Amino acid sequence: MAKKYERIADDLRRRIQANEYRPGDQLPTRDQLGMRYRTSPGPVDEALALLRAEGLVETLHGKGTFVRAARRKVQRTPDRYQWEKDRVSLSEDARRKTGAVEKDTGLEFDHLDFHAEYKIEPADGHIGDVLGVPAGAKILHRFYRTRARSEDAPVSLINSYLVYDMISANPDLLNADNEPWPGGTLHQLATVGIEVDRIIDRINTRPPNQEEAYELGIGPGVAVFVLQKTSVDTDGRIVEVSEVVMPGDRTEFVYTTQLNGWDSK
Amino acid sequence: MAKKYERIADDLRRRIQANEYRPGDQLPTRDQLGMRYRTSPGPVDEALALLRAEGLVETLHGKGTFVRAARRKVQRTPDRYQWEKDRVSLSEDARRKTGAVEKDTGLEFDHLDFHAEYKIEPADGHIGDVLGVPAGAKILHRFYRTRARSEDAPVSLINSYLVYDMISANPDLLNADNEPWPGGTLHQLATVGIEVDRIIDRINTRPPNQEEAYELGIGPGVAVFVLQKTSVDTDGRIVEVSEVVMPGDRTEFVYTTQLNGWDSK
DNA sequence: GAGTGGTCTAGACCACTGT
DNA sequence: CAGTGGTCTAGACCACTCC
Repeated sequence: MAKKYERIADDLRRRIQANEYRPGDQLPTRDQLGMRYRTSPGPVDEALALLRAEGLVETLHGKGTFVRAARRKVQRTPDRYQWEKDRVSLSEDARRKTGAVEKDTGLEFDHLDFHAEYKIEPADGHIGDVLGVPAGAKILHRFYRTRARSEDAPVSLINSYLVYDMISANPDLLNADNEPWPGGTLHQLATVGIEVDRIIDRINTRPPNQEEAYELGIGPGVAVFVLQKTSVDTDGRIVEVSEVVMPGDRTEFVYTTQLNGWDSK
Repeated sequence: MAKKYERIADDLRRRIQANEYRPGDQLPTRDQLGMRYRTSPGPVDEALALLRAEGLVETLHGKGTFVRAARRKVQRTPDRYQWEKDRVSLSEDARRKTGAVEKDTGLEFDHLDFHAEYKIEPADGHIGDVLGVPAGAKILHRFYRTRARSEDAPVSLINSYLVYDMISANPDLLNADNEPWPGGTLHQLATVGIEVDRIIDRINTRPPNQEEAYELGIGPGVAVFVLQKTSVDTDGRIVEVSEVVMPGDRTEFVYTTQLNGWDSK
């Protein structure tokens, strides 16, 4: 016999796909499911945990478990990097008009909650390594959180690290009150003469910690993407590293690789 | 008070990171942990499930739970695509020498288990959509599994879809016995005059199904990456779509974006 | 307050591994 | 066989939401 919690999960999954339960509908309560499948709460909970990890349902404590609307995934492509760089040379007004987050989500700025914190701290081993500076070097550590005010829109948590000595020439860059900075990090770096030449994306996946699960509005079983973004300037120096945490069930990365033709060789 | 299973997980995580338990060591048994933390089996199991999802430990049924060696992640970059395309024009001997899998893993071919299955079938809705053909169109569906024979090396499961009419001119392409084909899919397509112009990678993450967890040697809590790779030829036709499933705890994607200079505009 | 899910207890039995 | 983890039982109490 198959495991009970898998049979329950399979049955509920089938019913959801057959539209017996529609997006927004509440599933039967734990006790009702326990009756239906003749089992104790344990297997029911485990089955629902599976469906949550798949992003099929979402549970609101004290309210119930609901079928999630198949949510369009937010696509993240590296096109945004060139787009951001091109914006650097625009007027402040033009830069202010729309930010990178709006470009991703299609949401207006008014519907976004934006939060930024700055801290100056010594590099720990890990950050020192990825920034290419010795541990203990002075680092500007910036933390960003964007949250959409409307119901289930995307969120991301960003930790960004800059080498203090590279950017301290412009004191405005050290003050979180200047966020959101029109034109973003690429423009901030431009104010101290840094031109970013290439950006390296490293993509990993792992389970969220408790805070991430809360902030991103996902269950503890839903994996997150961690994008480590390294910006290298025209002199080959690493000028920024940021770690972006995104919900795995609402995010898709898209990269296009253009190949050289057979003739062109 | 924090949740009990989290306190257990945190404590064990701390002890592992402090090297109290070293890679390969067996953790105390469930009963012993139950004694140590004065709890019933439930919370202990849940704590270990967390650590498994993080890739920190691995459990062998009937044997015990062991600290996993911090495994070097396999990096996957799109450089391989140009490398594969360049190999198409080499001699069969040169192509035979090393395949793409070996390039990724650094392992010799002798240490890899390779398995291929071919099936000709009508496109279902999903595959028809991504291939850009009507549902029901004749499709060559190929399934590949590569498994490293040595202890904990990487594995991937690949489903590849080709439009039958595009490749049937070369009957060798319809026979799984010709796998592994020296030079891979790009060379196979070249034999029927198809030149791939660009490749689009779409990266998602989700929990594994039972079969994937077994084949990839991961617990059900470890997320997998799903890479959907779309190959477009020089005429703009979609010529292949493949879905590659890789273990999330042993894989890292790396993409570099070169930006246009400020001058060059 | 009643209704919901989240966590835990203290067992039990089963499946798998080694001897 | 004994030792391990996997699953389940039948409760219990707590935290949260809504009325």
